Amino acid sequence: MYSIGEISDKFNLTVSAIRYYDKEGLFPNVKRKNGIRQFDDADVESILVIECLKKSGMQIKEIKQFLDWCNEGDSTIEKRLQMFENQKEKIINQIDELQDAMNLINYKCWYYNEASKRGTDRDLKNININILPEQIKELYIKSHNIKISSK
Amino acid sequence: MYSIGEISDKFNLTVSAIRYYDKEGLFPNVKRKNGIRQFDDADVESILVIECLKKSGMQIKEIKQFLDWCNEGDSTIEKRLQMFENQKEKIINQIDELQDAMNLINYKCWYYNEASKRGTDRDLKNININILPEQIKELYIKSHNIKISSK
DNA sequence: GCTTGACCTAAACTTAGGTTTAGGAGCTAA
DNA sequence: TTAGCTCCTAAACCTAAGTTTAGGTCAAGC
Repeated sequence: MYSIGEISDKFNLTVSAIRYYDKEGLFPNVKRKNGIRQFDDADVESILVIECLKKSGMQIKEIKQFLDWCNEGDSTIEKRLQMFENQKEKIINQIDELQDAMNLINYKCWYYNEASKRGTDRDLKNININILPEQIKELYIKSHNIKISSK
Repeated sequence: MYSIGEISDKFNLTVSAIRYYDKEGLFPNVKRKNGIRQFDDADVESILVIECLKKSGMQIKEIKQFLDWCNEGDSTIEKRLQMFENQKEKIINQIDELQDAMNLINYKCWYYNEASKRGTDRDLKNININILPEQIKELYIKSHNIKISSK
């Protein structure tokens, strides 16, 4: 059994945030003794899942839906499966977006490194991309072309 | 020259969102004709950068800071370089977090697929992880152990 | 016996990133 | 000439995910 303070330390969440999650229905089965919350291993497992789903961009409400389905029993297994399949898709898309962002950032890192060496970016601003090193040229094209030309 | 509506279509942003960005100072140099905004290629390049930095989780205020530095000229090159280096780190961390989330999600997908086949997750709830297929066992350990034991 | 610290609730407040609304201008096609 | 677009501003409104505040209980240690 863990107090709210212990859970707070263990998961690096504020006590208020945990109370807020409880208020939003994320611990429908948490026990109490004299009004004081007592988290058990099942609750810890819940928090693990909650944290993971949060990291993957899921909202509190959707997470609550999942936990409600868990409490409803076997009749909701398909829904839960579907939810995780969808979330998997979303994570893949998010990683793709971050990769795209990374291409532009990497180009900018090269650009400002170059500018830093020269003390100015005067001659870099309108540089002909064909004279860039092949690797940098590729980053430039990936981060500039794809999005504009796909319209 | 592009109207706000054209930019909206091109980047799949609402007209109000673009006006909001302008209000927040993200287009310090946008031209106007009879009060109507006229975006040029430099503005389009800005929006490309804005979209990318937003996707990577940067706030509007920070993006504005960057654009302000651009307008200040060569004296801020080091700051801009540093900003992109930092943002690169942040993207790497975000991808790592998503990978962690993916491990748990993949485990859950296996779990609910199995439950779906059986029609219940009764016997899965307290399964001994050692009898899981090696691949699934690994996912389980990655998504459960690392975070708890690292405390 | 009193203070300190961990716990509790309810309700107000905060912040970011927009959206919505209200009111108005200017072009154009029927 | 009037309806329908696209544009404009200012200001109010919205939502999620907490945080903060105010007021209170209870046990432990000095």
